[in-house]
Amino acid sequence: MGDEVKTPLYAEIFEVLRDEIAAGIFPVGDLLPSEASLCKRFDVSRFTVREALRRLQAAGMVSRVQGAGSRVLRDTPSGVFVQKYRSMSDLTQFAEETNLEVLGTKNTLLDPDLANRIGGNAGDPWLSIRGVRRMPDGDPLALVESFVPQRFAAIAPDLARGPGPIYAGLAEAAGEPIRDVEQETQAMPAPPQVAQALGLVSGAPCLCILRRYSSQSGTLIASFNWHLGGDRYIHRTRIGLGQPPR
Amino acid sequence: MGDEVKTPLYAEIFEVLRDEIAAGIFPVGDLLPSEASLCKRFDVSRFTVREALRRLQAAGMVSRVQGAGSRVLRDTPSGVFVQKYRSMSDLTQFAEETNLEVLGTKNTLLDPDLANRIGGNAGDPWLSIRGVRRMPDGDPLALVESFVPQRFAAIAPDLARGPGPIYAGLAEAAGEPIRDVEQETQAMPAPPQVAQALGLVSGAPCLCILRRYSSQSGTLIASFNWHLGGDRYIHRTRIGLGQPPR
DNA sequence: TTTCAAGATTTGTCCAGACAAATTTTGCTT
DNA sequence: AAGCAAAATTTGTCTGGACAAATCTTGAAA
Repeated sequence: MGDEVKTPLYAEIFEVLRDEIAAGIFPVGDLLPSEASLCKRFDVSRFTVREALRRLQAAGMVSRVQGAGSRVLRDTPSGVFVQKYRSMSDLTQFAEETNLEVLGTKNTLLDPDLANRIGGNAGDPWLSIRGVRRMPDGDPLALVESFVPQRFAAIAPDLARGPGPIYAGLAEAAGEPIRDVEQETQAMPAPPQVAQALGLVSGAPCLCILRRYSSQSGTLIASFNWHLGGDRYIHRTRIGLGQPPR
Repeated sequence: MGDEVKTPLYAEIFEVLRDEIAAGIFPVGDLLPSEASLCKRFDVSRFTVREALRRLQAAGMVSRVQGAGSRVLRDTPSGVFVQKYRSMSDLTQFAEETNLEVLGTKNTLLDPDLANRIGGNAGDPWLSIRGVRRMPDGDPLALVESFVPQRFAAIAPDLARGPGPIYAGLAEAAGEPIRDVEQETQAMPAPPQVAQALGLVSGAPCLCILRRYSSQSGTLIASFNWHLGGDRYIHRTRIGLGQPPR
């Protein structure tokens, strides 16, 4: 019964060309066929072909020069980076552009291991929220875990909305401004749980981001744990000025 | 007369909307006018408006949702990205992991144009060092130009080693600590010189990084100009902590 | 052989229109 | 007031065509 996701034509063409480039049918350094001939081959309008080529270009696989043609720059999408989400404020945007599917919430006592990881006191009552962030098209992007003290449970719904809105909410709930945000980033093979949630193959690279919000008095207010997978990654935002590098 | 640079319509519209967003005419969080009304306002086809909106979206300023409209996410474009080397400390690592092939050194008087670009005084005697940074396997990665006052010529060999080691050397030569490091990043098609040095094809994206070191008293100590190409990028290092995102 | 101009090729810009798909609004019904 | 279905709105996909601008190719002239 139906329910199939309809793929745009340009997306199909993009995939065909991407795979053919990967297979070496169009070697790196060579020109792709012209737009006109691709139109004939796929029997579509130039708009559709250009849309596909534009995506190949966005993936860093193809360079397009007026008058010269489209040249193959590399045979795989230039994954890893971040094309879109780069800095902390981008993370806010990330939260706004994606949807959270809440998998569950849990009241727990902070176990020593986690307490150590997020810098809280073991045994304190904390609240845990787990969910999957999806692109508007349903593509899973990240597995997110939020940790806050249970006394902040009232703003739990806001927590689900991401780092932007919660920022003010956290400060308000804590009764003082947020003084510091720390972030640790680590690349690792996707843990089974993450791989399953994000549809990754076992062993696929995944990016783990741990983020801590502290109040003015140094109290830990919240901790977020992101696991990002697939070909969309995020980088660490760091301060580098004023201190000579070693 | 003549010699004018023709700007595409969508580029003009992009700039108008970008500036209006920056000016707060379309506040962050609000919807932009619909494509149809923008068509009327600028008296262009929907294609042209969509092309402009697409660029606003690519700049991270606007989110577009089918059926809902285009929403303003931020009032300034967000910068460039990253693949391997990301922060200032990564640049140090970059310098340590790569070899510099010195192409030449030159004593020059700071010409007005360059003086303006790097913030020095025109006519001062400066030293210029050009070279290619290569990966251990010989793969060319970046074309680097270093500029320092000739009174620092003694540490020129160190300059060739990259930003890490020179940091201390510069401070020592200047007789006072380095107070500030400024960095400007720009993505551009590789200039011929750069393309040739790095073995890039015409039209390949290249990243231009201009870095200025200033002493405590505000004197410019050194300026470095990097052109990075191929599939290895660097992004602008920014400070994002302490201020709650809006 | 070299140089240069004309032509051919290829991508960039732009239009007008059509329908599809998603969301929001409206208004009726309960 | 609340729920729900229809209508209106808005962006997404796609066609066909036209001309401009940049690059490459060809061939004649020097």
